[in-house]
Amino acid sequence: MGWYGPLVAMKALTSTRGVTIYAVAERAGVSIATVSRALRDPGLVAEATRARVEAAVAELNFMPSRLGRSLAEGRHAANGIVFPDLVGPNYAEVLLGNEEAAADLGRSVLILGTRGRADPTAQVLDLAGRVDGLVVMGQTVADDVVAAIAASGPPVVLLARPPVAGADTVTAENEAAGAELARHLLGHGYRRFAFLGDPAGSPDVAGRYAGIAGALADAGVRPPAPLRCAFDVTAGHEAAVTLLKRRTRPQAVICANDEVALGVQEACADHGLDIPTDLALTGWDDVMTARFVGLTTIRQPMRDLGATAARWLHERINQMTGPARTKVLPTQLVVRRSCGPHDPD
Amino acid sequence: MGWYGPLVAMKALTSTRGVTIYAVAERAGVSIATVSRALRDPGLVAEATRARVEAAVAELNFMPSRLGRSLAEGRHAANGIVFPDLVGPNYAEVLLGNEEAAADLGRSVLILGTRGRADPTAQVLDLAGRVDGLVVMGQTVADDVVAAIAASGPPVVLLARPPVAGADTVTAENEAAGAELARHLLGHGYRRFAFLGDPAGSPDVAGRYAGIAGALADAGVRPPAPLRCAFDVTAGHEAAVTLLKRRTRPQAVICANDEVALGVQEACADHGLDIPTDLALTGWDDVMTARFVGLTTIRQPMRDLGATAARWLHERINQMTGPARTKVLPTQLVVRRSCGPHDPD
DNA sequence: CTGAAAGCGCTAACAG
DNA sequence: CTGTTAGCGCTTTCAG
Repeated sequence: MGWYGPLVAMKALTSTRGVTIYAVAERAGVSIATVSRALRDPGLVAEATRARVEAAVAELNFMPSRLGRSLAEGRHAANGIVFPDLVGPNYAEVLLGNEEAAADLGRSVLILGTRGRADPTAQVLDLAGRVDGLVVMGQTVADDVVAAIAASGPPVVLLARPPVAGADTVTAENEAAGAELARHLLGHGYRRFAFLGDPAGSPDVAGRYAGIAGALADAGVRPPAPLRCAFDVTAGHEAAVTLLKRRTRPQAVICANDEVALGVQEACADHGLDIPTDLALTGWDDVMTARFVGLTTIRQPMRDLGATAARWLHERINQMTGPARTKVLPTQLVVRRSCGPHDPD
Repeated sequence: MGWYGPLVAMKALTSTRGVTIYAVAERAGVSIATVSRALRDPGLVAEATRARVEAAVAELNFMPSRLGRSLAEGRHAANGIVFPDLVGPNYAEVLLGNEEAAADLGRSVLILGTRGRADPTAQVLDLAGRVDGLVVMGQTVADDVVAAIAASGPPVVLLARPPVAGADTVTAENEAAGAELARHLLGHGYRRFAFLGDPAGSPDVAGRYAGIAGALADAGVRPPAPLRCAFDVTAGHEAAVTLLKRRTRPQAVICANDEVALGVQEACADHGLDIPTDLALTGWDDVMTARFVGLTTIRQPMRDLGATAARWLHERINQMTGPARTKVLPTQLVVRRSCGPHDPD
């Protein structure tokens, strides 16, 4: 849809702006309606007529205007995706997964980062006016904004964010994975834990912490209070310095994401502490670095998150109705050496 | 532009689709032209009238249609960016830098990945029809397509790709950096080198290889023939296996990017070879992992590349004329332990 | 099977 | 200062 085969595609390479459907119609000696039909559904037009139109199109290198078409059709053939500040290397995967799936469905993708911008709300609303569907990732805009768009604007799919009325939601498993991670660490025999990250700052972290705390409590171990810190290496490093000053050192440090864990690792190196001998360490996300430094972590299906959002949006755009859906994609515990020695089995 | 202050922004949260400028005009008892003026340039309208219009806008929660506006204005208020397959973690930075700068200039960004898609040409041409300017990164589409778009479509800025007539070009320094890297390795005393990567597959790699080969030749060292391989860890690993089978082992392995180097590192570990004792190793890009494994590499200003492209595009869109420009952004040699011992100074 | 004509929603002369 | 009136480029009834 929107394209007319390789031949025309190549000819269009030398096209000139401003060739309208009127020019084509005149050249072919037909009405614009016929040109439109010939292009949109060749079956509606007599063989001979179609040939004349195609010839005219080729000679004039006509390319229909998206704007004209969209205005007439009332749709943009595009989706939007709003992503938060925490666009670490892995979050870009969500974008790519989304774009790929959207492209397969014939839609373009408009991106909007909210990296410390003045008024995300205004920008998101503007974006909502340019698309047929919107993916909102994380805490980029307030719930009421999301609800309003979902109610009277394009359909919305939420990603890595708690559900909001009227919008579908896709997330990665956090709580269960946190519990599994905690149980794994308990299996190592650790009983004194630390948690680095801010549950209040992100629903993802809140879920992870909840799962961890729950599993620890179930095992009769008192969950550590979170040591709040931002989402990057520096923050992890600083938090670790604070942590290591305490009277009793934890046996295992669970971090909200890999970058924080890497910061901790740095700090430990500075203090001459060995991982995992002196301290067990875990992250979250399975960024590439985790593999190379042997960091135990949780792998998330980033690409799938983006792709699922694109597909769900497509369904909603195509009139699918029904109550808001929710999907939790499975994550995977990736055990490496940072959490302690394992029997090779 | 396109937004009318926080008050209206918040009211719009409960807006309903389909409120047109006609409804507002009727409600305010004025013509649509007056509504348009009041919104676009309040100075053109009498104080009292403006108040009435604003009231109507607020009550109806009117939000002008981008499509209608764009069609009338003849512009999209959006840019596009086409990026290649090699979207490693760092390439996403280009996207983000571009989006950020574009947003500052009041334009949205449409993305298009060409990850092994059937017909990039068609998709790129389609994209060209949706934007006021286009960033084309790497070898995503043929030169003639770029030239054609630049000639009769929106302005084009090329990123990390050799210049094409009619389009501005922004790249990161490759050749000089390659030469600097080679000289650094020569300074370590190495004389037998290997190069992993495919100069024919990417202009970036070609530049890097050229710089390296030149510097080696200048030093009377015969440049190694490239051992061609793809851009990822697996390819690097496999290439290294091949390399290590050779009669004489190189003293230093220069890789086209960090991921390839990491693959080499893995292979060396498998073979019980220590880096840098048994083999010196370098990458390119300075991905996060490079820092944590101590890989000597070249850092590129990814964000700047994207931002510069956005700004240049904006200038061209705003009627700036003149011959195609070219800019080469500086890169930086980042020396770490993988290339051999250095005196602490 | 094809043409005429009415929009889609907004901007921008052109008159008052 | 404000209203009228053309479009912007295309899709889509409605007739024929």
